[in-house]
Amino acid sequence: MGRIPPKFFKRDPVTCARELIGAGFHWQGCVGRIVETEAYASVGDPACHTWSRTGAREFVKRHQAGDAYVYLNYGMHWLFNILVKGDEASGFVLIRAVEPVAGLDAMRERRPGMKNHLLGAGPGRLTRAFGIDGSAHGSSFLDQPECGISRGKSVEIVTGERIGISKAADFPWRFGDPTSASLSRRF
DNA sequence: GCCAGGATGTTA
DNA sequence: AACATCCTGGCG
Repeated sequence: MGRIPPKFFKRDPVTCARELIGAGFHWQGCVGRIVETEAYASVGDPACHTWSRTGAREFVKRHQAGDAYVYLNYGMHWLFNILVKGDEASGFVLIRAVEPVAGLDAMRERRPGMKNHLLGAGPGRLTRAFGIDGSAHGSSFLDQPECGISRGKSVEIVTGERIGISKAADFPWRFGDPTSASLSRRF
């Protein structure tokens, strides 16, 4: 299974988000199978940070496709995004859920008592299980030896409305593997 | 099982 | 003041 290069993210956010379902997410010894993502677009998407945050627009300008965009949400959850920067469009893919594949011991150590299938079942949960925080912000993680994304088997992919937002809540830019037990919510 | 409420920090 | 969330406790 090949590694996904930064070039993968030189397209549009919706395509990238959809194609990441089933891929492997690798982070310092932990591996998860991506089962849920969302797309956010730099232009025309009121739910994207670039809509209202100057810092997010700066980030898109200064960073490369495939770099990590990590931020703290609701004062307590780190959310992990990947910068998408194509010629025609740019934005982010939010990794919303993964199924734990390897490094389960390390994950359980960070989440004592949590059921295995829930360790990555949500954008805040997965960063906690994988030990991801703000120090990953801006990193070119695809190029790091211990981190990155690998191609997976193709699976059935369903589409839905993005979760937890108030603006542009009707954009069907949530993607997932409906058979997974590790979704943040049912489709 | 469902729902209400609270924790908590950064942005603008 | 809003926010790309999660957990707990109350109630059935």
